[in-house]
Order: sequence, then structure tokens, then C-alpha cells
Amino acid sequence: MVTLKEIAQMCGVSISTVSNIINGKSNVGEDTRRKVLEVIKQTGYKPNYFAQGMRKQKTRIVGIIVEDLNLFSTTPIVGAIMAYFEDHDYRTILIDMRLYDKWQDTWYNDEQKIQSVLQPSIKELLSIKVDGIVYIAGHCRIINCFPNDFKIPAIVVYGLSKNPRFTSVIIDDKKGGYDITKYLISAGHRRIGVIAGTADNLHTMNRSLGYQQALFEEKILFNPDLIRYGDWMRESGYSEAEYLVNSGVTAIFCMNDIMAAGAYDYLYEKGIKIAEDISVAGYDNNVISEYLRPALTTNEIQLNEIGQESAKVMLKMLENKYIPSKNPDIIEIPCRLVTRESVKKYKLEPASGNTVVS
Amino acid sequence: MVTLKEIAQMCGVSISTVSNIINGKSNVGEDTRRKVLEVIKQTGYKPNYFAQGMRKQKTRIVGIIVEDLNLFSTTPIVGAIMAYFEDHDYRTILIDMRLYDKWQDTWYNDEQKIQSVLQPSIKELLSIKVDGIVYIAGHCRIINCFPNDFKIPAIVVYGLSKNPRFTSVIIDDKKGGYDITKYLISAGHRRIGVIAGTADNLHTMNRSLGYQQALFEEKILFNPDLIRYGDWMRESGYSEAEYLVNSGVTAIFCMNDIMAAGAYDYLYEKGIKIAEDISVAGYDNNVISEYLRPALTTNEIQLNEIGQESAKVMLKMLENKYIPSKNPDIIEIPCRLVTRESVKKYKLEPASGNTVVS
DNA sequence: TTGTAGGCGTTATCAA
DNA sequence: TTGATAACGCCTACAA
Repeated sequence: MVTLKEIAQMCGVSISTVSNIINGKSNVGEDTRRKVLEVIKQTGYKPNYFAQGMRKQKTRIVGIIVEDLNLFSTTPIVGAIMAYFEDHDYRTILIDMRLYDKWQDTWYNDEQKIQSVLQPSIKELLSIKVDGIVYIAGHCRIINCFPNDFKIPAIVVYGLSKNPRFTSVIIDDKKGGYDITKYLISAGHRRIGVIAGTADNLHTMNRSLGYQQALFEEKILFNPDLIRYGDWMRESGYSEAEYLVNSGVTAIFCMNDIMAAGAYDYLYEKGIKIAEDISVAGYDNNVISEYLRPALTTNEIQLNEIGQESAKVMLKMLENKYIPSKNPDIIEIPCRLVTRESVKKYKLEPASGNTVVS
Repeated sequence: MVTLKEIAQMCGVSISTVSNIINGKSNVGEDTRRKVLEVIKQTGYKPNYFAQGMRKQKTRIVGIIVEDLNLFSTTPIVGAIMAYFEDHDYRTILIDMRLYDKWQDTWYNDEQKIQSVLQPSIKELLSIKVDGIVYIAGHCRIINCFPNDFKIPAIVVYGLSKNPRFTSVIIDDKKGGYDITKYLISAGHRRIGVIAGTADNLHTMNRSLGYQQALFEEKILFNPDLIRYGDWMRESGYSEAEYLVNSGVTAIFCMNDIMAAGAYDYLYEKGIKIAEDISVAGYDNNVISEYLRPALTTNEIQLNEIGQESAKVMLKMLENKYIPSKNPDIIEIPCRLVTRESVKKYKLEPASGNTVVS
């Protein structure tokens, strides 16, 4: 790889002249500039990042830490962030903590486990001298990522920073739960069961809130029995669907598509026709939702938008142009309702008594 | 971030002594060593990679270039590679060329387009001074990645290097096609249709070869009409399934799971019972295969193994310990048959005349 | 308009 | 056993 020095020698000028030309300084003669530029092009010179990074204390590298790259939500976010930074002449370096890989489901309430991987990862990035760090969570939790005296810009994506000093970018789960419930209600359903995620999960709580809000607005009594807590897995969708069907619901809102698939399993087994006999909605717009039969109506998590927005915020921070609009600064990205075949109009039998769910 | 100099000052010793201790040199007094080590621990000192990389000409960073991170096959490979290097004290830097994002399907026969993104990416990594480069293709093609005089170790994964100097790691498609066909035959099928990928694709060609080999071994006449070329998309699975059903096949081997889903669409629409009336097999073990009904028998591409093997080879190269076993050096990773519900025993009616497919 | 010198943090060489 | 010094490639203040 060619260096400044070599270019200078080839052109018969000094190193600083070449440097000045590259950095667009105006104090260089036209002839010299042309000649040097020519040689640079020929040799395909590129500055050495290490030398550059050492000299200026900026590297134009942004570090991305992900909890687990194999989660369906993580890659699109990462992709969008990388794309954005690439377009703005920043490089990114990605660290995959592989938390699920290492500990399956046992880590996210175990601060110690997380920190034991997170701290070295952060130090790693710091020693690479990244200009900023983006932390991407695997699901929405309150996360203690960065110490209060953290020196470089940092944000938390798809999770909430415990420390209000750091901006968080999350999805608007409350509105998500609200929208999908409203949609179900607009299709005539009034007895709507929910297969929720784990009870202590923020997604679960906020989507439930949205669900309740929608019921309230439509003057439907909220029956807590109709909220069943699963564990996001297919099997729990199956078993909770059984319960809800026996409770006489006409529609089921599953808080992810995987559990919706589990509900499908149950309904199929029992010969209950989805869309005809009962409506089902999911959440995430996971690839599988297109391949379930009937295709699943769901709420798309706009992962690209999340990534892009995060990158945008980070870039502003790097340029010292970011002003948080509130404190704590939480940016909520809306979900997008994707209507497919699994929800059908429910015909109310008049005086059937199910106008109000009891 | 603490520097060597500061540590030296705090301990009242010289910079070189500290450096020697960190690098495990033996020419240091026991007392000094203990004291310095103590301070290093307290301050959480980590060497500055830029300074280090500048000094030694090695960075212990491996560059990974992917054609598109959003492809289902890419992330697991990347994950496995990162994991392996992390365990061996190497860092990785990932560049996502986003080829599909930029040009959809129009790039992979367009050398110019590819090179216009690839060359800057390589230069980028070179200027970061990575010790080696792993190129991950989105699908198997002959790819012209690296020039003949490339200075650092480089390999091509999930694709074939045009230049035989570079090692390639690919899947064993021939055996894959063979295995799945054998399996279908062992279930009693003799008239087996194929929904292949695009005709000029290496996956298509090799899987077809495996299919033919299996037929040959079982003394089944190969009927070229039963190979239909799709374009890997769901719709083409639908239409080619129609053709094959009309040709009277008892089983369909789809060269990816997406097209198998398309075949499902057709069969479902026509009321043809999968597994009962006709058997279907896919390829990839895409997530969706578990959610199709009946669950799809398919051939798993062992992406983790591919990643791991690639990383292993690259590491050996970095340590100058790699000796290619053949030239060109192509490492083939076998696929793994995943049997589910979509293939059922076909009962031969005696003297039905379909022992030999004509 | 161009060139010189110093320093970013580390390691290697050599001298003390 | 320890320390001074040069060098890696680049940028910048300042001198010429």
C-alpha cells in the first residue's frame, strides 16, 4: 500500500504538500495539485486509517454492539445502520455478543452475565477508538449499558437505557397493540383473546396497554381472563389458543407471529377454520407470516426505519448537532399494520349478548 | 483511555518496561512486574489498536465482505466466523455491499456492477490494514474477487473463486441433490419431478447432477421433461408444480423451500393433499419449512459449519500454517437431510408400469 | 506556495 | 533488569 511519503517522492514535493492537497487546503499551486492528484489516482492511494486515527483523535468508525446477530430483528437494523453510515463516509465495526448462543434464555434478567460480555465489548470498541457506540438489544428491556461518565456518544436501540442520559430508539408497542385491536374490533370482534409474551416483558406490557385502550374507546369491558401469557414460542401459542377458544373468543391477537403459528397448529388440529370460524392476528411481520395459511395479518416492526433513525441520531451526535427533545430521550418508531387473510368480518348475531364482553 | 505512558508514570518506571511486561517478556524484575500489573488492572488499561497496528504490521483484524447481509444464508455464516475469531483473539470488520438492496437481481451477471462496489470495499479493508479477507457470496457463482497478486490471505465462501489461487468453501450440492432424491426413491417414488432454480445457476446444476446420479443408481430412466426451471421465487414454485402435477409425478423435489411453498400453494388450491397424494421436498431448511403444513422435508445447508470451517482455514492462513490439499482448493460442506411430514411412502401398485419412468 | 518538525501510542533495538 | 530512542503514517502549526 502506497504512503504519503512515497507519493511525495514520486512527485518531487514534500509530504505536507501532498497532505494539504488531499485534505483540500487552498494553499497549493495549481500545477502541483494537478500532478499530485494524478499520481494519487494512479497509485490508488488510500490513507492508512491507523495513522489517521492516531493523529486526529477521530476515526470515523462507529461501533455496533448487538446482543445476538441471529435474532430476526437484529440484522435488518444493523443493515440499515451500516447503510446509513456508509453513505456518510463512516465505517462501522460490529460486535456480536452472541448472548442467546451462550446462555439461551437465561441471561436477560442476569445483569452479571450481560455485563461480563458487555464490558469487554465496550472496552474493545474504546480501544479501537470508535467515535460512537450503538447498542442493539434483542428485545425491549431496561438496559444498563453505559456508565454515566461515558466519554463518547452512545445510544440504545430496541431497548431502553436505564440511564436517562442516553437516547433510546424503540418501537411504539402501545400504539401497535392499540392499532391491531382497533382493527379487530372494526372487523366486528368484541371478544378478543390475547396470547401475550412473558408477563414481565416490556413489549407485553405496552401492547397490552394498547389493547386495553382500544377496548376502552370502544366501550368493551376488559376481561383480564382473556389475556394469556405465553413465552413467545410456538408451543405456548398452541396451548393458550386452546384456553382462549374454550373461553369463546372470536379473535385472537398473538403478540408475535411464532405464537400465532402455534395457535394455527391448535386450530388446525381441531378443525377450526381460521378467518372463517375465528380470526387471528400476529405481531412482527416475521417472514413466516406470509407462509402460514391463511396468510397472517400482523403488525410489522419497521426494522429498517429503526436502524435508519438510530443512525441518523448517532450521526448528529457525532457532529455535535443533536439536541434531545425530551428527557429521558426516547424515540418511538411506529409499527405498520399488514392486513392479510387471517382476519375476517365477524357477523354479530343481533341480541346475541356478546356486545359487551363480560 | 489510559496509555502506556501514564501507566509508566504512575509506577515510576519507563514506558518500555511496561510494554515488556504487557507483552510477557521475561526480562523484568518480579517486583516491578507485580506492581505494574496491579496498576494495569486498576486502570483497566487496553492497548490502542491504532498505535499497535501501526507499529507491528499486523492488526489481528479480519475483514469480512458480504454481498448482502439480509440474505437468509449470510448472517449465520457471518455469526459463526465472528464467533470463531473472537475465540482466537481476532477482531472482525464487516462490510455489507448490499448488492440486492442496490440492484435487486440484476447484478450477479454484471461483473462491472459487482466490481464497482467490491473494489472500494477491498481497498477500504486494505487501508484498515486487515490481516485477511473473507468474501461471503449470496449464492454459488464463479466469482472474480481478488487479483492474482493479492498480498494478504483471502478466501471465498459460498461461492467459487475464479482464480484457483484462492481457497473456496462451498456446500456439496451434488450430494445434496443426490441424498434427497435417494430419500424420495426409498419412499417408493419413481416419477420424481424437480422444480429447479434458474438454469444457469451452479446450485441448480449440481443438485440436478445429484438427482440424475441417484436415478441412475436406482435404474430409473431420467426424463428431462421432469426438470422444470423456476427462479427461486414462490410464484415459480406454483406454476411449475402445476406442470409437474399434470405430468403425473408422485413427488416433487424443489431446489429451495420458497419454491416448495409455492408448490404448496398450487397443491392446496387444487385440493391435492401433500404427503397423501403427492410428496414434496425442499432445500435450505429455511425457517419457513417448519411452519408450512405439513412441515417440509428439506436439506439443511449447514451455515454454521460453513462459517466455522471458513474461519478455521483463514486462521491457519494467518498463522502461515495452511496447506491446500488440492488445486484449486475447494472445500465442500455436506448438507443434512431434515425429514418432516411432507414425504410419505408411495405405494406401488403392482404391475402399474411406473417402475420405469419414461 | 512549500517545507520542517513534532507528536499521536506502541514496540523493537540497543545501550546502560 | 531497565531505559532511551527510533520508527510506523499522518496531520498541523509554524517557518521559510
